[in-house]
Amino acid sequence: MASKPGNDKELRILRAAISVFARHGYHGSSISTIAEEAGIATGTIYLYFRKKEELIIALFQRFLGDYIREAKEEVLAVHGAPARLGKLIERHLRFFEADHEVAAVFQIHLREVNPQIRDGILPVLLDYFDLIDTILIEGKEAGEIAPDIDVRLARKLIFGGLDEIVTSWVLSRHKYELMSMRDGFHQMITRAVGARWSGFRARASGGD
Amino acid sequence: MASKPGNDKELRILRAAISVFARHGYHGSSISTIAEEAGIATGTIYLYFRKKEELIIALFQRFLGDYIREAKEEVLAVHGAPARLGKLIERHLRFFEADHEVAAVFQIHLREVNPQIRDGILPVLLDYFDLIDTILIEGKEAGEIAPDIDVRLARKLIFGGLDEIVTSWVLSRHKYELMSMRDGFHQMITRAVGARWSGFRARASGGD
Amino acid sequence: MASKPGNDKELRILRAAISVFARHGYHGSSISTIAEEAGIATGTIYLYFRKKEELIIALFQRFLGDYIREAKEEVLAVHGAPARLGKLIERHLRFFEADHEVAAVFQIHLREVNPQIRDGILPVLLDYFDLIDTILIEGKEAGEIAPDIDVRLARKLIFGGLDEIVTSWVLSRHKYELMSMRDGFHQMITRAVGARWSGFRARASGGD
Amino acid sequence: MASKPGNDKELRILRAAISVFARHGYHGSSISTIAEEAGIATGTIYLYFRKKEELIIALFQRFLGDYIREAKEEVLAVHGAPARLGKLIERHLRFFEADHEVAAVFQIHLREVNPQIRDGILPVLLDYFDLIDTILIEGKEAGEIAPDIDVRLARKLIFGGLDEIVTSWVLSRHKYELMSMRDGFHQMITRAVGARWSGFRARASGGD
DNA sequence: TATGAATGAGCCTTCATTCAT
DNA sequence: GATGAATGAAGGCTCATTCAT
Repeated sequence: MASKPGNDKELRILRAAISVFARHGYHGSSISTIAEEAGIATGTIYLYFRKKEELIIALFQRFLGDYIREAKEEVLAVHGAPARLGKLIERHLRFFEADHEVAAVFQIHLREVNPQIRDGILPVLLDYFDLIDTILIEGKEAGEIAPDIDVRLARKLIFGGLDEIVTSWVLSRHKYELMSMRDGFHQMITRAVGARWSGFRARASGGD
Repeated sequence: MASKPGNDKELRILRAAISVFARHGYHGSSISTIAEEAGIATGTIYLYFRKKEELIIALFQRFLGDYIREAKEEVLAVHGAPARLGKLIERHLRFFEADHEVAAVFQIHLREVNPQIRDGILPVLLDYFDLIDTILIEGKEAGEIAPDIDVRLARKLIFGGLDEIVTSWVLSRHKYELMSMRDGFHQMITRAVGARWSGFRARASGGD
Repeated sequence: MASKPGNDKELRILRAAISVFARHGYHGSSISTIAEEAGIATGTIYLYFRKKEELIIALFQRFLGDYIREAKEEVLAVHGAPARLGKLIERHLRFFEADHEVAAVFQIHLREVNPQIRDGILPVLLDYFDLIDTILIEGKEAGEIAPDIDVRLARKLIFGGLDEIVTSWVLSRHKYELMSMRDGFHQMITRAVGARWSGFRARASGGD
Repeated sequence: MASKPGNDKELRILRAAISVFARHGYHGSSISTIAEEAGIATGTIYLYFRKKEELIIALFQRFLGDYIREAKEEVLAVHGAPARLGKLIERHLRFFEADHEVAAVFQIHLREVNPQIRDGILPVLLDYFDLIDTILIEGKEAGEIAPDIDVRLARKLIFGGLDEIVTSWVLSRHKYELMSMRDGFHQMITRAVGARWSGFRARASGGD
């Protein structure tokens, strides 16, 4: 119930890894450097992670996993596909804008990755994809999204677009506020999927 | 007389690099392996590329550069933003579908790179971004694209969406035809940017 | 408790380096060979020396540095320039005669070095030059050395002569006893610098 | 009778080698770089020298050999050991002062050398040692040099002293005129070997 | 748990040398 | 003789991983 010292050290290692990866990239960072950054001995890392690859997987599960769980809860609490999409976009951009190191690591440095790592990462991402898919599917059912929309394709547009926006922002060295992209992007996405506010549409059409 | 032996060998090396990178990734591939794949001695590679990094940069410039030049010509030959976007999407998907190894390398394996490599790659990508921007800008001037569209943001949506589609397809191990995404994606993009066929708009504006 | 294992291993590496350099020269010796000679793994050398170049510099500082400190103390404990020169010559020859491998390395194998190495070595040598200069300067002040002697030039004669003697001896494969050169060389040097025993001079000046 | 083109090219290669060695050292210079400097193809060097090592040997034989032959003739044309020593010293210093690149190469860059090279170089040096020995032996016979002088030891003092003077001058980046060392050095050497001008002594002593 | 010295496989890169033209 | 592309062995150095303490 109190803080587990093991978990604490594990987190310290992960934070150190984020910081070192952000500066030198995954392949340019050594376990020793991460240990030094975490203020522990090199060997200690291996008490928490069996291989360097497991560090990345844990990074994804811990940082992205937490974000995705929160995002899912918050997004699904809202009603209506357009609002949900807006909330998703806002959370996505806010997550990365909140921590430049995390943004650099996930957008730039952990992209080339061997199959083993990918297998560890994929479930986390699939959760996120599921969330987007859910928004779209329920939106279609509610008539808020055009019926001819291919959900998986639309999800790729949404995720790919967000991903590209964040990546550009990182590469620009955060020259502008990431959040300033929110409304424009939301508008494009809602148009793309033919989204209509169901309440509004109901009132506007005067019937249904 | 016609064949330049130097160019021939350079191309052989690049093809071998693509093939080896596709299987083992950039950091997992050694120069010796690439040389072996190309059927030459290790040192020979250094007669054509001064560092391993230059190999990737050359890969981008050669393969993507050629594609982008062709795409630009072909896309701009078409008239009207919606048609141009359609052509762009078609060419993009066709390019990657044509060569699974090239797709794997560009979508998966060359994503984490050090700043030096990125500096060599960026100009090629910027050319592509320019092409998309041109379509959008000229489309706005022609009234084919909604005037409130932020060109750079829309470009990120288009590029990011395409990129994600290709990446998913590669990770799915080409389970479906990439080209089958074309029409659905084109439709979403045209909606997203509020694209109208100028001919249609002419009629519409005449009647409304 | 008393033995520092780190220092011990560092010394083992240096001894191994001396031995390997003596046989194959600096450029002809690989780090792996030195490690093998020291009975350790290749990478271990890099825990003690960051580059191959640092190995040589450490060699100089450790072996010559120690010798020079001892020589300085012992030489300056003696009084009178002629006796001091005698002591210097004796120590110099004794030092190299004591260890044929050290002699070979310093006289033959570490002569062509790049500027970086030279910068690391120079301070050690300058200490030695200082010692000789001190003998000469104090000798001049005491009237034991001819006043028209250029100290730096005389030092070059002394050091150059000693150096050549040792080099010849090494190249002759130690065919004769190095120490047998001592008296003849001492005599020539004292003549060269017009050295007079101050006691003698006292008598001489009293009578002449 | 006319210039042999083969010899001409051989000399061009040797000059190029001197120049490149002076800048990058022996081990830092590649055959290709020397070829480039000489304005010929890499392979061409191998038509004149079978191995890189032979280049050095030829360098010694050509440059030092020529100098030594001239020095021998000129020195022995003079009479009296003191004058001969003076001439030797003058020629030695003048030779190196005349060409900074040659000086750098012979004093600094060709010092660490494997046994094969040394075997090729030694004969050239032995010729020089012979010249010095001849001066001393004939000087002893003429009563111009102290009879207790060990000729080989004195030769080492002379050669070693000169060598050190030139090396210091090269390392100082030619901050002073090498020739300015001549008289001081000559004086010390004549004192060291107890040299007396036989003519002067004859006159001074009033007899023969 | 924690340490950090030690390991040794592996990789990029250089370059003397060869040889087909 | 001349060329210069090609060779491939060799070496410095890094770093993930282990293990005795």
